[in-house]
Amino acid sequence: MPTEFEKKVYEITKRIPKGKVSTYKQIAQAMNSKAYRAVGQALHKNPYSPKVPCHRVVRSDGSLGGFALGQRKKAEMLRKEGVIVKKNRVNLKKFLFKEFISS
DNA sequence: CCGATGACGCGCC
DNA sequence: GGGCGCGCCATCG
Repeated sequence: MPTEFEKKVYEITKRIPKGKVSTYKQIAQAMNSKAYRAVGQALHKNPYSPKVPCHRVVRSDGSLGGFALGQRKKAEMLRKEGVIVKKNRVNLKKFLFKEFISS
């Protein structure tokens, strides 16, 4: 059973549009918290497949970060959505989505 | 209750 | 870009 904290994480993650990505820090910030570390934990434990697009969440430096099915798979999914992934890295300048903060 | 853990972030070399 | 160390916070054992 998801904790309140996790529910928030999924809530936010679900808002990330296709073809865009966000960072763990952005999500924490969006829920008015600094637990970016815990955000990662939440996504790791609950890979609610299509419901939560956890593959659209990358690290602040643009690296893919982790993924239950492997970074390789994560990169594939992102490319399929139009995100350019180079050497396990994403160009945040072009694909970072941070508009959900103003909800 | 408390120490260990991790899909993190940031500064520094 | 790669590697190291410290700080961070919710969960887990």
